[in-house]
Amino acid sequence: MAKDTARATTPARTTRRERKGLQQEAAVKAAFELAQRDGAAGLTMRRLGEELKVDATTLYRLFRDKDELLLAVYDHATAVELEEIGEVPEGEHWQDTLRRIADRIWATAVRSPAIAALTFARTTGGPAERRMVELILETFARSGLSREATVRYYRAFADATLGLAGQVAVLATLDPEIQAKDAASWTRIYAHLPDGEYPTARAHIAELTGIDRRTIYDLVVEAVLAAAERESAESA
Amino acid sequence: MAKDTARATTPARTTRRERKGLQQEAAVKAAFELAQRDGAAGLTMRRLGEELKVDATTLYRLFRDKDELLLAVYDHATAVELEEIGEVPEGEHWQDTLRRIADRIWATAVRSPAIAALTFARTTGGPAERRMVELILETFARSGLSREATVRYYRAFADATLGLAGQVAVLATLDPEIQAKDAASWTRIYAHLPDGEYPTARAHIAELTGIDRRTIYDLVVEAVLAAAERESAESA
DNA sequence: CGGTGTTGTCAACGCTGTTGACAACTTTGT
DNA sequence: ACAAAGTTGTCAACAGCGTTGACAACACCG
Repeated sequence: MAKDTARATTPARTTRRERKGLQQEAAVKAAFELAQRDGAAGLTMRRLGEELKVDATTLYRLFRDKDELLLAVYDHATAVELEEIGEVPEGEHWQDTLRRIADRIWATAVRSPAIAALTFARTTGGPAERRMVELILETFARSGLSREATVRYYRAFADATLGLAGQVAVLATLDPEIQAKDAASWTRIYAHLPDGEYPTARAHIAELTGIDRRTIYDLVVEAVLAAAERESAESA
Repeated sequence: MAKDTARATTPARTTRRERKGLQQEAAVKAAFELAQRDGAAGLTMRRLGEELKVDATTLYRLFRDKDELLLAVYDHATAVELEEIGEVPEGEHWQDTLRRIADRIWATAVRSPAIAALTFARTTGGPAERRMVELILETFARSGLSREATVRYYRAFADATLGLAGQVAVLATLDPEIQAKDAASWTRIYAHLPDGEYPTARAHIAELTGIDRRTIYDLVVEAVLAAAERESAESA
């Protein structure tokens, strides 16, 4: 560690650090795939070690603890997300850019629920996260909002999307049995209740069972975008 | 179990079931306080048993598994929440009712982060949850929205508030050290970066560090309420 | 009073993240 | 080129977790 800042960075040393870097990347990728295949509960240090044909404790040479590994995995997922979003086309309306971003955030949560569930409330501090923040901020800034309002809506957008996507991700990591129970809760609970106790709920059973989470997600995103647009128009 | 539906419910039997019911309540209350005191990680079956001066495995006579216990605890927290919300005053505007509800949901997440974090994406199926659903649905129905739209906005409101409150709850359950790191991430990361790489983020550092989560929460809630109001006005 | 079902205890299983000692090997300094 | 220093990996082990099954003590029913 101390030698990192030493004056002579020999080529040999560089080689070593590159080797270590590569191993870190390999571990992150393996962890990503393991979590995707076996779920959040399946991602344990011992199983990851097995996957890499390495003793589990060796991983502690690459990451301080499991948390650090998870954050690295999440940043990797964000990098994939960014690649899918791609370049912002010339002249694209800022709201459409944000809609595309929201769509990819949702897709990541659905595709990799294990990782999303474990880190949706966290800050990875990794490079991919930084680029994502830059992209969203930049997009809101295009709307003509003040600096203060830009930040306010950036956070509202980011927290709302991550929070809602996190919910569906957490749910997806639970036992399939529990998921089924959760999905059927409306009919299970309200359909067989005395009429007088929960009249409003009973009156809306059909609608309650018919709605899906993605619709809700889009509605909240649109609500935030509409609020941003209105505030932008007011200040103009 | 089979005797529940038997014809003769003897008084003795009732006494026994009441005793068991009382113990369940006591366990839930103790778990609630334990989680509040020692955090989510501190709520283990063994420690809860210790608290109740009972062997840990005895708890499995009252709850199928830890998950069932947690859901009961969460429903208890919701019951407290409902009590704080109290009666809806005659003539209160539906938006103000929802603002009060959102405020109490936030307060619960801040006050009992451990429980909120563990179950924010779940359905407890308990009585308190049912009453909460009824209350929110009823309130949105007052706005004049269609049945379909009422349900749509009910879910948007519930999912958004629980999702955002869940984030802050999850964060609060982590090590204080990590929390501090997370809170300081803006200054830590962006302040010491080459100017060209993340220009928008750098330009907004002051605003990024100044904002707080409650402001974001209120902004999203207001955005959803405004959307509901607009849709209600359109259909009228 | 004997049979039956409930309540609580105990030991144990398999799993987790994590630590520290120790060996094998690479790179560095002289 | 050779010893010193540092890195990488293995192994055994620890403390803790949720959970199960066998068994004793007790309360209640007929």
